[in-house]
Amino acid sequence: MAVTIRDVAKELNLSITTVSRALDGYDDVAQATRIRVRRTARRMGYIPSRAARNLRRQRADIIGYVIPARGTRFTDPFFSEFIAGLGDQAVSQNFDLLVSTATPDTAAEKQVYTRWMQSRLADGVILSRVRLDDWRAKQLAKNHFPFVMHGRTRGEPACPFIEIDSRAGFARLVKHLVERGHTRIGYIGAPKKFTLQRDRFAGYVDGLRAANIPFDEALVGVGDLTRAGGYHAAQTLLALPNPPTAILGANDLTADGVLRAARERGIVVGRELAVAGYDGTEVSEHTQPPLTTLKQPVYDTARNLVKMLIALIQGETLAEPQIVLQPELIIRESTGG
Amino acid sequence: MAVTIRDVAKELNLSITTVSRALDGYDDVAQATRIRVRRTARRMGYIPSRAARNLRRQRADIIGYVIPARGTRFTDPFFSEFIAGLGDQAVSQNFDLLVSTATPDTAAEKQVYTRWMQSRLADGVILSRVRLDDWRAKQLAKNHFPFVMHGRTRGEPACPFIEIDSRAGFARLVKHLVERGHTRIGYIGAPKKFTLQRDRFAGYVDGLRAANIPFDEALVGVGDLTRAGGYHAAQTLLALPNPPTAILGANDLTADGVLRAARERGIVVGRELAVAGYDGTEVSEHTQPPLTTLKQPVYDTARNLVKMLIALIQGETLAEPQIVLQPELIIRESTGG
DNA sequence: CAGAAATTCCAAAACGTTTTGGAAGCCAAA
DNA sequence: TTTGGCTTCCAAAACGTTTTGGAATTTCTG
Repeated sequence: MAVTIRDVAKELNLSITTVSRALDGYDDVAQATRIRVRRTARRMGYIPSRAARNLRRQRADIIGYVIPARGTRFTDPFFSEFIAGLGDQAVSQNFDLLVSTATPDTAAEKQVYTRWMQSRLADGVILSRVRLDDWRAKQLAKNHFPFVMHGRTRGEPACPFIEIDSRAGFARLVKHLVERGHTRIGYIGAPKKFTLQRDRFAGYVDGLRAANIPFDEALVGVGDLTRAGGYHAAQTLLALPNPPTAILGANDLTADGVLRAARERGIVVGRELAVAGYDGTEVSEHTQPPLTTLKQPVYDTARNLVKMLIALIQGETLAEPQIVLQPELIIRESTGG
Repeated sequence: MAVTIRDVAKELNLSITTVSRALDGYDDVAQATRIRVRRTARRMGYIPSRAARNLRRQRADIIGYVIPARGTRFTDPFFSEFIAGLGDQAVSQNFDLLVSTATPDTAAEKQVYTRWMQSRLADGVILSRVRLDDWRAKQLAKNHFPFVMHGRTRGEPACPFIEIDSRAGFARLVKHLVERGHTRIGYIGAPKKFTLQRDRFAGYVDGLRAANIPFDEALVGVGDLTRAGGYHAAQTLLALPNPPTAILGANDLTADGVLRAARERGIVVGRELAVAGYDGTEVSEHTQPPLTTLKQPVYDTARNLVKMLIALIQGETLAEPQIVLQPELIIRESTGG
């Protein structure tokens, strides 16, 4: 069928060894033969069999990423950007990207990870939407399987990650609103198990405290990082006898849900109600009105995570295994322009 | 390191052969041993090495998909839905999904496909955003590499695909607008090389003809299937001395760009201007106002494409190699409710 | 010029499966 | 008792690389 290294060797009257080493650029093969081999290999259209190479080298040159998706779509453009970053960086380092979808904390999710790990289909994985106690981190660490995380867990302190300091970000967001004159500021978060919820909520509380605004539990709603979640939580908040004048969403989708709830009640966002999100994905640019948000460098973070992961796979020790970045506050019309 | 089939065999005092065949459920191994093998394998946490299995079976159980992305993000939620479908179906048939991104018709794109094909990293690929003359289809067909397409090419008539009849769809869309009283209907398309442009534009023309509306070239803009493309093309159209009263976008993103252009000019969409899109992705639900659109079953189509592809990989002949589906017209406020 | 060192090549051993082509043992039929 | 057919198992041969541990050959060194 396909042309193998044996064919090339036969064509050149050389041994398989020499062909292999010539192609890999070892210097125990003469300059002249190296060139000859390279040329012939190219001419014959020889490309090494991945299966054979993987078997011999005990490496697949593949990294895996499981999209934490619920149903027929993963609506969050965060993932689109993230995947684009993963893929681009992987390719640039001659790796490939394996992708699957699974609902967090299900048997299906567990299966994907163990399968990839045990069968050595992938050499390492990238974790996102990290949970405070994340069995994935535990499991992978226990098996000495390379992985890096977007965000940190509470349990495994030694694991490499890149974290965006959303706590500081949300404090800044609250400050911004306070400066605009708001005192009743609501927050719609995510399920408690996610690290991001702990951080963003803490930042929200930090911000209130810094402004000497008493914390009011009634102004806190819980969403699920989707538009629908934000919409429903916002309905409750806006129906309060003394509703908030500003609402923070744990991410842009949540905030977009808030916008919809406001619109349905005839509330003009930007004037009567301030709304802000987090992520800085493209949704935030295209909502009506455009969303004030904290932009995190999704694409670049993804690329850097891959760099770190590949370094780990190659057995290197990371100079900076734990990186913390600051999000960028982007002020748009949804908080008054 | 990991537990191999040899370890299991040794533990049971059986041959490798028997263990292998027991696990694969062959009936030339006694019921009792089969159970014993299965139990021990599970207990020891044995999972076959993918590399070894791939090498021996000359199959990877992996399918590939290249996202036609431009830059740091692939903004079109179409791809999110599509990938979700591909992944889900693949997993359910014990396949995995390899994903990469590449700008259409670049050296990088070519490289990805040839690498996947030649090195047998993947057993087959899925093509989307098909071009009228698609070198990918030619190349893959020439090498007898299994593939299926979302949409058809002009060149290779025998290739399996699933097509959504967007031509009929756009004709229906025009009819809908005509019934609402529009006679000056614009169209913002995509680069000519894409099959979808040929079809959707043809549908637009069909619709005009059916309503006895003369075709006016000035009302046709060319976008690039992004919001920005739609936005710019719409600016031109809306600046005409006698601007259209309705604009069709080749997809939802294009239409969303039109909405923005209209908003900037103070035009109230739904009343002063009708706008419609295509795809029925979630953007169309969340624009302001919500978009009338032609919904195509992205998720299910993706799943079916994978089913077809895997059948091909397994050497079966497809009962229905070429499938044509009708999109569903969804009327929302952007064309008057 | 002998011996050492460098250069260039290669045979053979993995890597961990699946599959082929029997072999051994047992039972039933003749 | 022999023959043939089941049932249950296995040794060995792939699959196509990379890598190890030399073996030739040539060049340098004293």
